[in-house]
Amino acid sequence: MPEPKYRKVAAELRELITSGALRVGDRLPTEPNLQERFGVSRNTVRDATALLVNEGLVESVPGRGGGMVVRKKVTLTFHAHRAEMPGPTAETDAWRSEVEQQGYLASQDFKLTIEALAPDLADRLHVVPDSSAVLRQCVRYVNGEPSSVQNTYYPMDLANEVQELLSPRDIPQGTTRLLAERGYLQLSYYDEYVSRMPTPEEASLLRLQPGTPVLLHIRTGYSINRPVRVSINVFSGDRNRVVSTHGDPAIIAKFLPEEAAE
Amino acid sequence: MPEPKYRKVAAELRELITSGALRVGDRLPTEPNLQERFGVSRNTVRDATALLVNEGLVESVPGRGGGMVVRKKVTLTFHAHRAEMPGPTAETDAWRSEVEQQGYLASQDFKLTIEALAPDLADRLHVVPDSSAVLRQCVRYVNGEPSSVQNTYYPMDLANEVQELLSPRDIPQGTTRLLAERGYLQLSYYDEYVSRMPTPEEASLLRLQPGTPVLLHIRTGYSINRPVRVSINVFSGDRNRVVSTHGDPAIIAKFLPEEAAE
DNA sequence: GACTATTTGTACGTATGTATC
DNA sequence: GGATACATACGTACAAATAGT
Repeated sequence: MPEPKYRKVAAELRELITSGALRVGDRLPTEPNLQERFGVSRNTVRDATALLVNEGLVESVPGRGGGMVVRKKVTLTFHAHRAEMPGPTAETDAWRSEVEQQGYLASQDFKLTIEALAPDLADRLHVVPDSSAVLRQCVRYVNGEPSSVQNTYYPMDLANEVQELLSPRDIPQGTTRLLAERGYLQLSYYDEYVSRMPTPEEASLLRLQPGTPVLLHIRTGYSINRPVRVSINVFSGDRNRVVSTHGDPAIIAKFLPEEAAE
Repeated sequence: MPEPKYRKVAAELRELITSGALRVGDRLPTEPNLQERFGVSRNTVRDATALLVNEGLVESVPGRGGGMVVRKKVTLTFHAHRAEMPGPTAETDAWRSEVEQQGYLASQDFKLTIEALAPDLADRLHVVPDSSAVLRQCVRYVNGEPSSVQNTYYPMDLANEVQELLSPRDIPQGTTRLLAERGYLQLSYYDEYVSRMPTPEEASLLRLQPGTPVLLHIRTGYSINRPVRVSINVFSGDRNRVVSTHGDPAIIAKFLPEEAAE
């Protein structure tokens, strides 16, 4: 069997979506309908739609008015270069103003814990594994829907020096500015980007549909003489894009892409 | 049925992997084995392993010595800030030297075509949709395995001025340097990062296992007065990580994370 | 609120095919 | 070839979620 039936069915349905015959929000034909149209069993139809679900093209909505619905694409843009830079822009929270500027409603859940650092995080902060760190976690919601999680780790000795980092509330002027005031101006940073499938915890926290990867943005921030923090942003892949600019902002602004989907 | 059987089976198997009881390259118990251990049917076992496959945790290896094998994590690091900067570093091809520096074997397949620009690409290049562009495509292999694809688009008028861009071969000094020599020094760029599931074309080109997302790095390069090109890098998510630095490179180098997995 | 129809989800059984050792 | 492992494909039954009456 060179080309399995369920793949043929999936290919035809995929074509309907990519060609534009079915648009975002439209429903695929129902399972009994597809059984008849392709002359295959229900399980085979389900194997086909499962493929599309795992490709992130459709999601299932159970119940009578439901079905397999074509999913929408990326909407929110996160500007990595605007975040955390101690400039006049970073008034309260860089993320919040980003979101509101794009016309959405922003809200966050904040949580503070003390954690033992995993080896890879300890490596980034240049401390020994298992040493303590302050974890300031933000779960971020756009229009009430969870959109991303930010976990920022500060080495314990730094938190002892800058006690406000232990405050279990939002820091009004922002942590970057706070640290700058205390002599830890974040002059440089190291950004890493990774794409992977979510852990079950991430999937439930961000309410991710099957077939949705996450985009990780890991930023290690340095003052003049030490790593100051490492910040892990976990973005729901279907709703977020991260952008960053280099060079002369004026030139870029003049030709800034606006539509931008891909 | 609050917690379906297949999810329970998947959860136990996942725990074996994340806890370290099963390591990269190890095999899960076989299907008949799991049927007996959990007292479920074969189809239920398969529903469970399908979940893990789509989470990118395991892949199936057919045949007798095969089975469901625990997959490995990210290895190759792509330095976005080193690529395409007209400095002493960018001798021949930035990517090739990156890979070889990390101890792997690099090779690429190059292809040149003329394309009509899709709206989102035209937008980035600040030309009207459907206008022509030169597409220089590189399929990149690490140790013989496909790892990423780079599609770089140049506006047609630019290619007419810099005819070497139409050469269907690698450009020895690199396109960035070539353009710089002709008065199009790329001073600024706009980077976008997106995580999504691959299209079937990408999956077959990069030989992606099910459950593997891709990481898109879209770079729009600007000279002093115009967009010069847009470059779309499609990375296999399970094998690549993109990094970028800002600020003083010397400070970062002093504390550079090396292990770094996540 | 109760009931019904529709649609997807879970779970089982069975048979046969394909790939690899 | 034979044994082992996953892949495809069919059938069946009942459960759960949702929309409309």
